[in-house]
Amino acid sequence: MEYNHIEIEKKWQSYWAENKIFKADNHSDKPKFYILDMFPYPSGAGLHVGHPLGYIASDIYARYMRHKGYNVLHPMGYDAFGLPAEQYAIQTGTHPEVTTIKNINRYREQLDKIGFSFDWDREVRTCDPKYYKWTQWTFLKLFNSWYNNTIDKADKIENLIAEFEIYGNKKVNAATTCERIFSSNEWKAMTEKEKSDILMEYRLAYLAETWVNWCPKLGTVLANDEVKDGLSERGGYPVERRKMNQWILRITAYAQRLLDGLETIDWSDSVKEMQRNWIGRSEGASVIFKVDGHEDLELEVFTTRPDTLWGATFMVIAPEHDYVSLITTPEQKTAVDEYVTYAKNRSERERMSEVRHISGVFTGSYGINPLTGAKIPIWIADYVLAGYGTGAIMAVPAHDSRDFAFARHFNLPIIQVVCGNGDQPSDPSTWEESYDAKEGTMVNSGPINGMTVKQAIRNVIDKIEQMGIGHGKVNYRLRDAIFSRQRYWGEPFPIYYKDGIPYPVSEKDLPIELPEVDAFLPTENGEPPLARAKDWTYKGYPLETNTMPGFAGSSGYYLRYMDPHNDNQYFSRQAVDYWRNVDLYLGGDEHAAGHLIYARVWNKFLCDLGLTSVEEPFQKLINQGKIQGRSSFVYRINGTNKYVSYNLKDQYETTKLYVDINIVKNDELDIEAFRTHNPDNKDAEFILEDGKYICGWEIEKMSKSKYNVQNPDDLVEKYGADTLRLYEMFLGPLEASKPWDTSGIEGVSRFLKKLWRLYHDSNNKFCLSNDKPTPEELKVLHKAIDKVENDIKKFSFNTAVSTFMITVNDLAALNCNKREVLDQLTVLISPYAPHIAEELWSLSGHKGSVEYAPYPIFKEEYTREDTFEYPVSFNGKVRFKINLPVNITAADAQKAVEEAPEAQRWLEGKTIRKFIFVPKRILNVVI
RNA sequence: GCCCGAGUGGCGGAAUAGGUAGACGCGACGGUCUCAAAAACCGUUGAGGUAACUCGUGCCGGUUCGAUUCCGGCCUCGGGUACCA
Repeated sequence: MEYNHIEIEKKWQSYWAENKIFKADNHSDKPKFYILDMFPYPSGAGLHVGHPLGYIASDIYARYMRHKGYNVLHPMGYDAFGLPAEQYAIQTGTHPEVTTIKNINRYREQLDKIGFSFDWDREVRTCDPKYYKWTQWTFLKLFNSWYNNTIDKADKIENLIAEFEIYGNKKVNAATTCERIFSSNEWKAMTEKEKSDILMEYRLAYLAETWVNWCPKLGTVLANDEVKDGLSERGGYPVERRKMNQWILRITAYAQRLLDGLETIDWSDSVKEMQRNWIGRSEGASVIFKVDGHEDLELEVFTTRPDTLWGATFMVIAPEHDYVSLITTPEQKTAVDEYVTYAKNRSERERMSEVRHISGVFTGSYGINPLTGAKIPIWIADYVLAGYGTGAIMAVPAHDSRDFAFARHFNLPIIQVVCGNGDQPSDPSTWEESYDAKEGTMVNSGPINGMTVKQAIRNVIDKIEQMGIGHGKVNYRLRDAIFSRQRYWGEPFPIYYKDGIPYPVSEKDLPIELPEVDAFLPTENGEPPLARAKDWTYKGYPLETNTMPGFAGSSGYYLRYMDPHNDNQYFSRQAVDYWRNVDLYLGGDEHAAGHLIYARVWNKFLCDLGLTSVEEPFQKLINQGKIQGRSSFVYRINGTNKYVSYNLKDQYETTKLYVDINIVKNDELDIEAFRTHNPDNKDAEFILEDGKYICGWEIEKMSKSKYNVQNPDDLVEKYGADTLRLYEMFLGPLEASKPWDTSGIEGVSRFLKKLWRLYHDSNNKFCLSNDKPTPEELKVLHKAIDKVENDIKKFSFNTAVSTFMITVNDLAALNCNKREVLDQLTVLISPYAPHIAEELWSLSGHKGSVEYAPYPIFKEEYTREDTFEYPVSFNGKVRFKINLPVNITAADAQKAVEEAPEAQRWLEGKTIRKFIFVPKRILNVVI
């Protein structure tokens, strides 16, 4: 036995744990570096090879930064509230906490084997009352805050009340849905309930009615994802849109700051772009249309194109719009009711993805264009969403593609009001598509004819503001975040109800712990599971029975790591002043919009309260890709117990069957294992090709039922943690999604053995030379130092592993086992393969861990070259190579090329039109 | 539908700044060592062609002396789409 990974890894893992090598100190003179992974949800299937991908990358970076002299905070914890444990509880009666803790322990065991440098003393779990105390605490702060637009910050609700007491709300500039203006006397005269209702419209955590997908049979609300064709995915029961009272976070108050903050952080352009689109800022105007025959009704629409008001030929309101029942005429009632029912059964997702299927129905009523006085029909259609803008639009078919398609489908008039630059107005009935560009000149628009689009927008906004029928408005696509879930396994709200009015629980009574229930299902009358709890009260009053969503606990966990054992505060001033924010955050890009928006709002809010030091929680973000499964298949000839190899299967009628990837190696089936694996296969026969049974394969999601889940334990046992770490990095670029395939792992394993053998003789005895390295050896070493450090800075770990392989090959070829080379190589490699690095470091006589050894410094003089082989290309076609000094000038290079024998025959009788010289690159000659 | 990505040999992938396409690894083939095997080591390996050379980075087009890289239009796949985590 040569390189014994089992012994080495066990030895160093216990050394790290016993000596608390990775403990981060809140008091240090060193510069800090906070590197964080998105914490996992501990699922029942255990850790699979996809999880460690990001953790290995962050671990490499954390260890690198320790070598670089930073005080590194690198914690890990668990996002432990979630649906799967609750579903399992519903099915089996096992308390979600039991399942969750069991899964956490399993995760921990698996994580430990891979040799991560986490500071486990700082572990957090979102389901731990000591942790969710602070989630509830933050909720109370949100409940007791409003957004003051004047100071552009969250402000205490007491300040708002004080303002109401003195001036009423007329001078208040807040993020609010409250449209009512009241005086201080009116405020004082209000009942407790009225005051509470008014304040709800200002609070950052508020209670309001929203549309949800309700499944009466299951008694729960469903995600859009869980609704297919109007039926619940689970059970196939009917689902309908229904209004429900829910807790909501007023994150839209932060929309502009979320946009502005993107400029200050180091995230990829694509994620920033996704966030910008998610926030969806659009400038336009809110315009009020009267409804013909309903003098009391004002139908407010938002449009980004107020300039096109003269081209509005109809209006569309969402099927859920409050006015539907008010304006539908008796003749249209049947059709409208039918349509509303139809739309009710479709989730927003379905409605958005089926825009090609145009549907809608006329209400029978007409809106009055406030500028032209024209009467235009009001339709209902599901392409208008209740949740965006005002749920009503003015349709300008000539200049909006969806309106255009709708108008064509229902034969509604189309009026051109914008004419492209240099074009003549034309008959829209001949158009194939609408003219959506915000460029051109106004036509058919009365007083604004001849204006540019830009001028017209300004002009119309001024006009409607003067007339009091609308105003310029910035609209965001971002919606307030619904914060209620009708589930058991989540944080209870610290809210109780007295006379139907919600009140906050006193801070000193936190946490409000999850109660025991007899079942994890909704009650018979559709109340959430917490309604089953005995004595679910506070001071004798009923407590809120909803729980918080998954993102509650994950929105501020990075702050708790800074000071995880503090029972008096979320985190101490000292801790947050020292650690400030996360320097490097790693996680999947599936969180680009959701989690990363919520966490940013959470942090900004705490920053407004003066609790955190920096507005943006995550300075740099890296998204690692997903690891997909690679399923293997065997092909059974129908009606037999005979299996035919992949390339011969077309000659037979076969059935494709999943086969466990653990008995397939490089697509070759282990026939013996196949026979013993399942008694049914004991007598299986095989039709082989070249003496082998070759399996088919497909890239799919990793899942138990596809027999393609690779958990890391088996690989760690077989090849060692260092091999797994290197291999996962070697698999491809960190940010790319890639299928898991173990066929290359041998190569990495060979590399480590080769490294080991470089410093061990044939008897596995450590041998090291104290001689000075030769210039050639130093060149190999320093090329590696240069390349690997550049790769680490670019998070290009796959190429770094390639460099290690090349380096060790080169050193082996030179027979180099010099101490000076080993010591530097050990430090260089230790972030990637820490166990073998520790072992070699200790063998070469060092005391203590390699972890804090200074990182090797690249010296260019060892790698500098005198000459360089320049490829020369004539007209981009003929090529040859020419050896020239590195520091050559363009003129000398041209001369050397002209004189080169290879060039002579190409240059004969021709002149050089262009000579392109790029130092240390190709020389290009155009003749 | 909308938003964000990605498509390069048999496979995973490499290619500072637009400059020798295919580094490194796997697999395959050939060889050394061995009684044999394993391990290890050496060589070949994009396609076509004896060769000079030609063709090749999802498809079509453009810019350029030169495009995997930049621009326009598609196709396919992956992620997100607000209650999966």
